[in-house]
Amino acid sequence: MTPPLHLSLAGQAVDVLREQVLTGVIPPGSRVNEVEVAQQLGISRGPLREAIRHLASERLLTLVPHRGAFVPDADASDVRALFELRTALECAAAELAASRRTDVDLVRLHEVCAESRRNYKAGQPFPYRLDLAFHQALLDAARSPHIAEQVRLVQQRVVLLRSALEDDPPHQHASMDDHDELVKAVEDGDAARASTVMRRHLSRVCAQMLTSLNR
Amino acid sequence: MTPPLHLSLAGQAVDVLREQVLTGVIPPGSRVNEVEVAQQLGISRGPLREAIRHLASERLLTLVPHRGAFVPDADASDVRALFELRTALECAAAELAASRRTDVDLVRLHEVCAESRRNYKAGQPFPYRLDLAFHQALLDAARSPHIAEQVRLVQQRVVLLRSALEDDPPHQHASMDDHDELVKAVEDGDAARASTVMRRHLSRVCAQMLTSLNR
DNA sequence: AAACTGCCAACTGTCGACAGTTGACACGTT
DNA sequence: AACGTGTCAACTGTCGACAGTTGGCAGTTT
Repeated sequence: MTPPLHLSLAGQAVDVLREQVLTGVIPPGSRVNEVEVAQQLGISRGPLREAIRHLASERLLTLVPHRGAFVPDADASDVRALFELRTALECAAAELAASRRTDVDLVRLHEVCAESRRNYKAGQPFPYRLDLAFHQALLDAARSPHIAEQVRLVQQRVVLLRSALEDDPPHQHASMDDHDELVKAVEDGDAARASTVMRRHLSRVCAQMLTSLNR
Repeated sequence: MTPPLHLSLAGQAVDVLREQVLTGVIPPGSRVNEVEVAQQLGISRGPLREAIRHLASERLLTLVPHRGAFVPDADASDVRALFELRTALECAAAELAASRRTDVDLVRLHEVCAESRRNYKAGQPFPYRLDLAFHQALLDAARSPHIAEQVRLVQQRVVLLRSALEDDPPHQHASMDDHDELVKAVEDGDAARASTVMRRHLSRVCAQMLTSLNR
């Protein structure tokens, strides 16, 4: 059936396009041809346009009048500016988490950290999936929906900039240490320390991304 | 001429609609009828839909599938959650401003504060315009475009919630004192203090909005 | 050969019309 | 009278077509 089965065509197009942009199927710098992609998705240009505008509002696409939508590509100064925003948001989230966390939040946080350690000791690289899970668990503990939403958007943009998923062992080890320390601070209800550790953690991640950009 | 003279029809519609939503021409809780508003603006539903989706991405409208777009109305818990986000962003901006401000930034900040004082002493209420100008000047000094952009969006949502523009003299006086103190901290390059003062300031503003909501 | 001019194809911006869904009202039932 | 059911108008979701703009290419000039 043509009618919205469970989600509007525009909504489905958003999901598909976002996936394709984030995974690099549509590479940075390239352009999104409306008629071509519309045919490809089996929908008309109307819903696709809405999807494109939506992704543009998430900064996953850049709109140029009369030229179309482009996938933005990384730039060192952009990375730094983006991480300023991310730091502001996640440090606040860390503080809130320290003062609002419940026992179930702590269980979840410990769980994610433990899985990361197990994974690492088994010789596996620290998957980005688990990093995301950790930050998500922290956001849940912060109980600030608006901050959580913004962090989600920023993280997406960070993913977009991750040209290559880095698996630098020393960096991963330090990240896991940061996570553990963060959990301790949250567990102790030490908001100031949680914020400080988060800031250091993100600063490390940012630096890592910058070096991987210069290669 | 029908062609985009200087901005697309959708872009113009965004500006007009945003104005109407923020000034209460379209009151909170009401619905935006696509055909009606389209005729009213002299455009077709296509560009208007794009405009509506755009404003929805700014959270100035709420989309309900198959029902349309609604102007969200205030809720005490929403206000608190929104101010958590605003606090996170503006405290970070205050810190950055303290470490990055130039002399011209300081001149501009003093200027705005002085105009507020003059205005106040002349018996005029503290206009929201000047409050915005102050926060804007601070953001300029912070030099973090992404944070500035997010603050702009959050401030818009705050305006949307301002059912009645409050002119409570004690509150206004306290706000101006906060601003002055903030400028001092920024001038001294004291990031920690700038952040603290900003937090206190926003907490005061938030409280003021909450009390004005319960009336 | 370099620069300028005029044309052209490709694409976006916009429109009007059709199809499907939603909420409400009227009617009938218990 | 309260409740459930069927119908309907209003509106959103979607589509295909037209109009206007953009960047590039060919041809010409200096």
